[in-house]
Amino acid sequence: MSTIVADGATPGEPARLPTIGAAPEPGLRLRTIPEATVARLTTYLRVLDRCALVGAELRVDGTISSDELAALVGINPAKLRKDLSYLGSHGTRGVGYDAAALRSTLQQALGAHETYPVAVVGVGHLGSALAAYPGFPARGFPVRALFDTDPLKIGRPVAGITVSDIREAALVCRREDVVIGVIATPEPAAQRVADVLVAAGVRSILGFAPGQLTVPADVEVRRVDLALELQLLAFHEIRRGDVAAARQAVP
Amino acid sequence: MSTIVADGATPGEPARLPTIGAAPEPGLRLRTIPEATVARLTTYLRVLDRCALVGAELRVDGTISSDELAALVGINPAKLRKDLSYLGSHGTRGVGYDAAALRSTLQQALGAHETYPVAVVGVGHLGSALAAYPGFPARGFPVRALFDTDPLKIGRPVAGITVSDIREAALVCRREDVVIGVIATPEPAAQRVADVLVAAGVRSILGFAPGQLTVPADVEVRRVDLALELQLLAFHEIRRGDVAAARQAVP
DNA sequence: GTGACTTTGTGCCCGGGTTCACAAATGACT
DNA sequence: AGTCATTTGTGAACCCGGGCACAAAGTCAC
Repeated sequence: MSTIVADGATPGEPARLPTIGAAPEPGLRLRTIPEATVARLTTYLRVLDRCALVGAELRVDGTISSDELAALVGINPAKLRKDLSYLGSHGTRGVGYDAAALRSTLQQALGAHETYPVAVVGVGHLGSALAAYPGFPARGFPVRALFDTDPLKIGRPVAGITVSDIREAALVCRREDVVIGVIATPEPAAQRVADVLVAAGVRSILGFAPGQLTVPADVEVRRVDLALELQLLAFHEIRRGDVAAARQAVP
Repeated sequence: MSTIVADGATPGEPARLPTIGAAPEPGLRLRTIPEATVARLTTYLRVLDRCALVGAELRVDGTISSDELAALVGINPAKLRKDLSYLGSHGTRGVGYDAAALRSTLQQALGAHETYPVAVVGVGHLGSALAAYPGFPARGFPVRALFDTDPLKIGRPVAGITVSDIREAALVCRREDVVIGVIATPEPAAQRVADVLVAAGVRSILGFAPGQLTVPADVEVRRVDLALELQLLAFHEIRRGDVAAARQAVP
């Protein structure tokens, strides 16, 4: 089994996702969509959802132009049109996009109509917060399993879910149809947990522990490094201070 | 005051950070470092820290080659060398980098020797977890203030810090020298909180709420959308299934 | 039906990041 | 002292995503 090193969600790295076009008939035409585009597509869908809910923000005939939608999302209209063109989605020229049809297209392309059960490993502060995070079930990601190694936590309910022993991961994950695993453990345990999740059949992992994870090639890993985000902000802070100092030194 | 729309941490967007080179003398030579490089520099520093702690992984004379360090962090050696070259850091050819000197250079360039007090707004599950997250103080980001609007939470201690009324943000942030604000509120309140933080003098914001934030141009915003990460993993899952189906259909 | 206007879809260029490959420099060994 | 192996630093090519601008296409008015 060949293994690769997960590179995490470092920005700027090439990442393309081949996928089937959203054609009604199974035409088998695979397309390749940039990951950045996929990220924006979810934003478009979110905004359209809100429009459909509120009912406002779109015209009486239910259409919306790329300029209007782009303004709502806060991005370039051309970028939006190009993003949408990846789906082969056809708006009507001179009019715009049918909001309902576009919403349906996006939902299908992003798999937003399905639910993807999630397991969280590590029921510490962060794991508990993730288990209770309302944004997950709201977007189709119900947390169906919690795992830990602490005997004091195993068996107790957290956010309505009973914590299971990590050793039962394979069993529980299969029972709950877990598709995505979230690692919220301290760093030293992360690799072991990843191995366990992979062995349990989970092929998509979201990790919060810094450091690299080694997984089989067919397992997708994304990393969120919270401290790194602060570090990047701090670097901006330094830059700002230095620029200010430089300006002051040489007026 | 001109305002811009924060684009969040969407990958692939142009982002450069001018900064001062790590020269000992204040030579005033500003360099521009890609954000992706800054992110990796922190990784190098972390690995070097661990090496210094464990003592292993590097040669007896305290040097380490770019190939060795690159293997440790799991990236391309050439990329590592180019990243390091942004700092004007000089290793010795034929030998490698002096680990201690490199560590010191990275620490200074990244401001890792300083501490940046953080305020967390929104003391829900996520905010509480962030307040107790050990990775923050460990990397120089102590959480010094917590804010909320809920009278039941204000005045109570969470993770050792007394929750303050968001209306006292300006006062508390100044008292605690808060440099970075973290928004962990529900989405509808995010923009209001951002405005409050900006008014309180905070110019670096990390937001966990989806949706755009409008802030003055001199305020740096990064966004972490946890549900989006799962969505991207789910998209991979779809792709995988589609590819499998396509393979099966056309052997 | 025809013309004018609106909006989509996309070819093209550009800027930035990654990678390769090689010259320069340094230390070791004879 | 000279030669060679090793490793850094970097110029240049490549690749990818973003933005512009325009042709195609469709609608509305008359």
